[in-house]
Amino acid sequence: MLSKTCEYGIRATIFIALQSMLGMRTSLKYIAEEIDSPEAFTAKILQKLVRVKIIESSKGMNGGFNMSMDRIKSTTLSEIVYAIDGLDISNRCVLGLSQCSSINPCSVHHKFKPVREDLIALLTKTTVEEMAIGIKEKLAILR
Amino acid sequence: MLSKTCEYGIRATIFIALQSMLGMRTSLKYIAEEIDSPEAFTAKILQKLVRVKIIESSKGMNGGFNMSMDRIKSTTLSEIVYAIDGLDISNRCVLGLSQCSSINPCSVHHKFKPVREDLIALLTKTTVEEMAIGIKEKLAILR
DNA sequence: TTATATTCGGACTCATATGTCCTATTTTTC
DNA sequence: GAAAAATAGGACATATGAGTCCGAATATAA
Repeated sequence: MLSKTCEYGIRATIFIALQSMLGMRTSLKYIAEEIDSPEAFTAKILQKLVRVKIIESSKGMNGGFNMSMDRIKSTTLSEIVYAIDGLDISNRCVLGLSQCSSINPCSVHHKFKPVREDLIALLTKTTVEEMAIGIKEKLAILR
Repeated sequence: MLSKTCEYGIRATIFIALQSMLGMRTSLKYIAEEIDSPEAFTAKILQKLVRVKIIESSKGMNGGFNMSMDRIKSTTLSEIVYAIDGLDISNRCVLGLSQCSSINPCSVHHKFKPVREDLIALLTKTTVEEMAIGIKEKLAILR
């Protein structure tokens, strides 16, 4: 469904949001520990999320990653997924046909359409804030 | 969503079913041409589908692949997907957490559950026959 | 200003998915 | 029985995803 890179990216973002909600900046090392991900690899993913401005970073002592309350509220799961995995999850034909479309459908196109629409709705409507709150209230896990 | 291997496998199965419905056995070469897939790679995939008895093969002149009417009617998309890609599509946590479950959910587990259930329902309810008929009646494409 | 703690970014390694090639085996036809 | 046409299967090759390493840049604190 999602690449591992994307899974790590989402988990890291949720954790950064959580810490930011407590007014804290978080170091890569701590993030990797808390979400149980390889540190150096996570660094690469966070770089990408910084470039698309989903999260912010600062170098040097007491540096680390953080997220503005604005971003926490406005950023959706879809933005993270698209930034890391691209648009395939929304666009790619289930059978891999490049020409597949509503007027030129593959054998499962119409059946699959509502499922895909629900998936896209889920991605575009779920905010980072929502996901972070689940963790904060200990209703959900992050590792 | 699905691996390319799986996409080729499904398309090949649909085409073999179509030909079988016309009483014909189909060669690898023809299959690969018709579904626009790499021939040698498709051979590997078909081997796997033969082993799990979704399709049948026969060697020698006039050999090739075919599918019994029984199989065409009873085989579902899920069987092909599970045979090639395994159970990840039904089981893997969206955020990649090995411990994620209903009682120990990740941040999107509950939201994602109905979408996943719809997806699984689609896979387990769509038969090869259905998919083949779409092609036969020229309501759907295969390449 | 120097030591230290941090991110940045390029080059590299490793694993897995994707794809190819060649020979063996089987079956049919002549 | 020999030739031809097909699948089977192992070994190999290539591309992509996943992950590591290390030096450079930057910021803070003593």
